[in-house]
Amino acid sequence: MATAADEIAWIEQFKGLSQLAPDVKQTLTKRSRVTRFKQGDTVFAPGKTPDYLLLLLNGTVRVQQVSESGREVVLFRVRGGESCVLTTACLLAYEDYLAEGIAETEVEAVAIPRGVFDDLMADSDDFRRFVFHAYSRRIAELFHVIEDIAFRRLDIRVAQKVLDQAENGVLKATHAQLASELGSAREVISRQLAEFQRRGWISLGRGTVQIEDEAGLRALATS
Amino acid sequence: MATAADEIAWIEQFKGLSQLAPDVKQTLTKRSRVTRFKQGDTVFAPGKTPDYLLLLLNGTVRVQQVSESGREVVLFRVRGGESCVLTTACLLAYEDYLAEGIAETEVEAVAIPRGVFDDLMADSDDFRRFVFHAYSRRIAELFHVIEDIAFRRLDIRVAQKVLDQAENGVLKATHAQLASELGSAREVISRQLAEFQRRGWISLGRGTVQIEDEAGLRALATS
DNA sequence: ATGCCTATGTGACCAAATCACAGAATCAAT
DNA sequence: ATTGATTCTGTGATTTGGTCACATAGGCAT
Repeated sequence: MATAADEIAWIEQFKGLSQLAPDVKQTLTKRSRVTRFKQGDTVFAPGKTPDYLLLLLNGTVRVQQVSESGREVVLFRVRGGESCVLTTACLLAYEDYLAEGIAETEVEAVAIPRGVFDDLMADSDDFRRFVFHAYSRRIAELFHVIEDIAFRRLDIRVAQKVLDQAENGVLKATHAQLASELGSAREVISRQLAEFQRRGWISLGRGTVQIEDEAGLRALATS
Repeated sequence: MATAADEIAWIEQFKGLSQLAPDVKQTLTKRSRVTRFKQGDTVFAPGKTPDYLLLLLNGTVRVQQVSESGREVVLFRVRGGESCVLTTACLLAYEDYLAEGIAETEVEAVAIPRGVFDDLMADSDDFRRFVFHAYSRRIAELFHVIEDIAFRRLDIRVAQKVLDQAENGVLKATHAQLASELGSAREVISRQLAEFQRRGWISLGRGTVQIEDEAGLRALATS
């Protein structure tokens, strides 16, 4: 898949980087390297604090928090392409957090050493904006997660999730996965979905949710 | 309280800033100004997106989220002195968030225009580190809030809160305030506190919680 | 006193999480 | 194809937490 050309051209994918001065671009491409993760790989986790910063090129990394009791909440996802700084180093530099990053798909990323990152921040307005934008986005997403968990009814959130994640009216996910997306418990999700099925909005299979009445779901989701 | 000397010397309060080159320092002091907020003032809120950045000198700003139904969660506090960038501009630049900042005490802050902030980020390693540290701290705090709300039992959190916030064994706060600190509801907190009182751990008064058996509380808090 | 406002107490009810299982579906290996 | 192992789903019982609708009580101003 990856050719030598890819290794040079990745920088053009980022609006914030493509206008850099040629010499800066060159240090950047020379001193960083493209790494890959397989689906399911742990990109970062409590304990290991990497000293580089990742820019995602392709794929999705799910960032989640795990409780002692084993329950999970998905905090946000980082996707390749747009605003996609995986703020491992910076983010995790601070005390004992409890979040891990899992590659949800095949992932391609550029690993930028700490020092190069610093230089970039110093040299490029665009890069700074880029990074801050990413940070702000993360914080906004965390705000959203808190609002959801603290304030919103679960049935509504389940309905929204099903609508959001479904492709062509089908959602491929286990109840346990949905529970972790929503910071809830598996049994609770099972019961919610069973209720939706009773109402004729969906039909259930092992690992799949088939939407039968989108309007019904949507009416709940937006109430 | 504030003298002309204060206006010049504030910059020395910040480890990250005191080593700046003299000329940078000068632009900074010249192009920023010290503002004050009275206790209870709204420092920032949804809707108004200020185009300056605040560095807190003294006082405390409480950042909280409010739901449509009126329930609140305290997300974190920003305090003067140490890592204290009130990331209004950057943070709030992003889409529709729902957080507001309230001055909990008299607050003194330096308002830095967006452009000066950019220059500083470009010119000073220390300032960059300073800002990133603040960001990381916020994100870590938000992680912590999520963990608490999603995973921890409320009785434990109430006990911790009482222990944390009490001064000389007394906590001055209404049940409603505690509920908002913990993202819960007033009645629930009232009942928890009543239970603690039955167990002889605390005694209650209007607006106050008096700790009677710290060991008892602590045993619950750390379990 | 008389209100008025804020803080707290309480019962009934609902929503969600937890616990402890049972039963199905799927897959690998024999 | 049968056997096990594993993963996914269903379900009742119980507990915890949130919501609603009030009642009561303390402080404060007039």
